[in-house]
Amino acid sequence: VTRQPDKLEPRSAGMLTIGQLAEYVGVTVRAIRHYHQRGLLGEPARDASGYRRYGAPAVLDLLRIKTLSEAGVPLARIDELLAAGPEQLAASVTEIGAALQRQIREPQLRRRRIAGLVDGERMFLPPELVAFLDELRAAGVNEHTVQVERDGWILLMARYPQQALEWLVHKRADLADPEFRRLYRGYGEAADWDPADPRLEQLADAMASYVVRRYRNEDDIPDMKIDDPTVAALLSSHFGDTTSPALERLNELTKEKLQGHQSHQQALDPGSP
Amino acid sequence: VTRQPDKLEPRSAGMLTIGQLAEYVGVTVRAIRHYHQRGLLGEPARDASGYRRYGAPAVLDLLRIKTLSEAGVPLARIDELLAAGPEQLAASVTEIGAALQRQIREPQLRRRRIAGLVDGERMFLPPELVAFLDELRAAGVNEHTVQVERDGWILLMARYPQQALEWLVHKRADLADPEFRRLYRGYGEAADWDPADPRLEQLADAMASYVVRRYRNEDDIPDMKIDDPTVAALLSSHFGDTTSPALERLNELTKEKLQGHQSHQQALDPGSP
DNA sequence: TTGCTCCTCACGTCACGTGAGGTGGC
DNA sequence: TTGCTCCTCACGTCACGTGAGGTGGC
Repeated sequence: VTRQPDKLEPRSAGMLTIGQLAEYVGVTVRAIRHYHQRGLLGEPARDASGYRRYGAPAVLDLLRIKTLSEAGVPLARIDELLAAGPEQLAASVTEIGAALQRQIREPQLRRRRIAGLVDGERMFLPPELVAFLDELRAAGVNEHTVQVERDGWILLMARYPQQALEWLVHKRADLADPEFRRLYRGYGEAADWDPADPRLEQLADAMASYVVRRYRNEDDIPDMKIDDPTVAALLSSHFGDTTSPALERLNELTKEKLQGHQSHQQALDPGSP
Repeated sequence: VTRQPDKLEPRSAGMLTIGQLAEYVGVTVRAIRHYHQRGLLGEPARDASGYRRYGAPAVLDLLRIKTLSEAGVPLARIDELLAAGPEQLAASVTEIGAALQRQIREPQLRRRRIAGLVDGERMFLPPELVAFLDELRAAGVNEHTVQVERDGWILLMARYPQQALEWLVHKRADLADPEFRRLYRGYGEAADWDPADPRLEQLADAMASYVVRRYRNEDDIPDMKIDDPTVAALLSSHFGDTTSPALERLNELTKEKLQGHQSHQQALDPGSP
């Protein structure tokens, strides 16, 4: 091949400029300069104008860096890997591959969560709680009460995830009983009554007899490992906001009816809306 | 429910601390503070000690932020989305979902590329070039010459991706001819000969007659849209490094033999190793 | 009392992005 | 000559991480 006369400098002829290298490999010019600065990619020779001129090996080096970087490998580690030689690199490839494998399924999970953003409740709350809230609605409980329950359970679950779930099982079992559903709705309506309303007496009677029947068997009493004052305070402060004089009176009456049933009283607390 | 005496402040009882919120939702405490600073998450009320106290709505808000953030949505856009209300959010969910869909296949591609890091050549170079290099090796071309060819083609492809591919098709067609393969190997060996070696004359004869035969048909002449001086300079500078006095003499001889076949001479240039 | 959590600055980090001001190539 | 590419600082950005120095909760 005969040398042809042209304007290119002999040593830099055919060599790529930083822009050509960047476009071919698919990275930005600034990224390449950054890799030089970090020592990831060796500085190439300059041409007469002070421009960097790259040969074919730089293309392959940069492709390696790009591939590892896109795989989520930090630049500092890429530096080590490339310096350590192929045997070290081969070992890490397995590890990096496994990390990528894990990444494959994550976007799928996120997609479902994103889709559920609009009615966030169903997607973000534990399924047991979602089911419980649906059961409350099905039982005719008004939406405001459902929201109050929801928020109470969220707080409870945040602080005592394990215990709250066990507790929830009992609540759902209660709710399966038509008698309890009637009582629950009754409490909801009673909130607006006069504290002197005679119907409160009836409700308290009904609740007391329900509790006695329900917790006849000791095994049915939920095992609370949480210190009671904390839970009581949590619940009272939360539901306290919506407590009406009628409901306070109702709880007093129910408590009286349950005198002599110490264990039952404990079981009642979380149950009363 | 009766208020029980306890140490918790009435207004903050049951409310979550920033640490509890962070652990339950699965983000760092610092991330939550960052979201407050960015205005993404409203600052909650403080308790008597100046600690932030969070209610259930904050749990759901933070879960929404976390979900969107993990999906790759920038915090600035999350802010807009949450402020815009559910109808705007629903519209964006489709778009974000599509972006995630695209992300699902990427790690799989990257996994294959990572696996190929060790013998980078096969994974990073265009398959046509990899095939060509394999054909060279199969033809008995020595590894050094293969590397020189490889680097030359990489540079060529980086600068003229389309043209280089067309050109490569012709080179591979040449290499399919046993005659050309012999010639190619001959050039490889001739590099070490004395420029006065009489065998050069024979080789030049053989190459000239091959070129005349090969490019008898005008359609077979590759259509070079690249300005010749540039390409010639590119190739000469690249292969010039390895050019021996014998090869220079060989090229001169071949050129002489081809006098009067102007078009053939052009076809020869890229063909000579 | 000790260790853990919380608080507020405020600087650091990672992988570049983005001008700022200037020169060379076609 | 004009527009495009290249050069070197050097500060900006994004989403937090990480002490620094101090106080409150169990």
